[in-house]
Amino acid sequence: MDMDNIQYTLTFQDRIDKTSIIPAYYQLAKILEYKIRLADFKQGDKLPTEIELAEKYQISRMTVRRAIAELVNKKLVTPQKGRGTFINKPNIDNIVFELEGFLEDLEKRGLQTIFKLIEAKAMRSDGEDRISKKLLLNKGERYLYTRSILYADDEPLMYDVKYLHYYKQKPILEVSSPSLYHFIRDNTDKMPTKSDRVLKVALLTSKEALLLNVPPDTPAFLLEQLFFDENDLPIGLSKSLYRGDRYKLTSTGKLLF
Amino acid sequence: MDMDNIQYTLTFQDRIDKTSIIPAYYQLAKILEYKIRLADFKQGDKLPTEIELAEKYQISRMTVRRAIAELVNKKLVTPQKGRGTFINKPNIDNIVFELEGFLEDLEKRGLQTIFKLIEAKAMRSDGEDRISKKLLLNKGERYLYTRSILYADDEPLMYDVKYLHYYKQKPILEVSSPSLYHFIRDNTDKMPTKSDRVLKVALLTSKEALLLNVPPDTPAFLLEQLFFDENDLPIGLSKSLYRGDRYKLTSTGKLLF
DNA sequence: AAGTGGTCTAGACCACAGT
DNA sequence: CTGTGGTCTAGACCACTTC
Repeated sequence: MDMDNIQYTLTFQDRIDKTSIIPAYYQLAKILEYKIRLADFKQGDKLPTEIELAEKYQISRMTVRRAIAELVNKKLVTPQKGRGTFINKPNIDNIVFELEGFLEDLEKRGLQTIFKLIEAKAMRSDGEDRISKKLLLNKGERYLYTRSILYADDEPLMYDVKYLHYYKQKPILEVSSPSLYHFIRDNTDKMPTKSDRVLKVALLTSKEALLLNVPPDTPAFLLEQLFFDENDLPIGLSKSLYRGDRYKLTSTGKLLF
Repeated sequence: MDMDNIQYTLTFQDRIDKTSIIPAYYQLAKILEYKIRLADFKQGDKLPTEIELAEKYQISRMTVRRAIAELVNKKLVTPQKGRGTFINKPNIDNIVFELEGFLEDLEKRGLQTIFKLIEAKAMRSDGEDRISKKLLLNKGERYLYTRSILYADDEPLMYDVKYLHYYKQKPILEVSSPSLYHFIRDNTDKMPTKSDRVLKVALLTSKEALLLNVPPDTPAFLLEQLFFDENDLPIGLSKSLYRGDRYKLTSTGKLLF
């Protein structure tokens, strides 16, 4: 890519203003970002080398690296040791949703949230069922089965079923937080460090609808999680049904391309 | 937080091995990460200052900063100019879903995907309707209305309605890619740079179910997007219905807490 | 005034890729 | 061997917060 021949309508200063309050690394990051955009997203091209950029813009190589780090964070480029820094392919359709603040959000609105355990029992694996296979349980090994509901001011919002490895010889702890992390840590010997998650849509069964106090066949988010310990061994899994009329995932952000 | 008195079962080297192949900044990042974890997630505490860390671990301040940058990326800490670097509150329930590869995924499976425009017309705003308000259209201004369906090997997967600012005096371009970015760029004068997105669950109406070739009342993902230009002015909005029986969002990753 | 994080430099050595 | 990005240093100055 010839970085010196930009001839699009959108113009910008192709130099670093060292007197500006705006940091040099940020200025350079913006310059490079524009150049990448204006070149109409030619993927596979290489950025000029760090030393070239440092010389051209009269800044140190470390500052150039800081600028490139910004682009790496935005996934615009990928540096490769010994080869160069390559421009990535556009990824507009890659949308990131954050399933956060489910509780915070509710609490901000002044609602009291309670996570109520409605059933908890130790089970013995027969070694054949789907749960045993997913959790790698042998016949006769125990596991914990729990069902819980998340309430906000007495209104049920989420229904949750968990299956967990269970070795501790103590009673199941009362659950006040829906944080699976703490639940697992307190009720098993394991420390969860990784999880796979799948988010689907589902129709509530009549039983589930009853628990969530909505009409049958209401749509819901179904979040299936599989938790692993530090050795990538499964610790437990959970299925959570979030009422579709009360939950949504939001996301906002810049479009990279 | 007293960083020198760690007395948990989990142990680790509380020093930098300068002979290791593992970079010093990475070693320090891991040390700090463990200390944050083991201190049982005390939010609000401050990390030792950069200079203290540099002296304690016998590395330069820049290397300390690189380590802290790792933690910032993981949202474990937040530095504040002039005050210190603060430990964030745990956020286990913050799950990131990437709505990516919808198409790539299909194409990998060898399916041919076609994005077919089934209707497109220019409309005039009456200045009163919901669309006009969301797009800030005055009475009489034109906008583009399109309906499309995404097929994979003749099977409909997604149904999509768009409303876009429309100033160009040229025919609506054929759409081969569902990339809203390119669609907007080619059919309006605007360059989309930001979008708000909301993901909900919905029941398909009988009409929608017919278009998607599924039984009525099938659940679906409803993705609502609102696109903005560089001045944060709305450019267009879209509603996309993804068949719940064919789509899911997946996510995998480390648990921070 | 003292302490903190934010930026920047000029140089060094390394590991890796391509020749 | 040369060129690339990756790491690291020792020091500098700045802006902001706190006292």
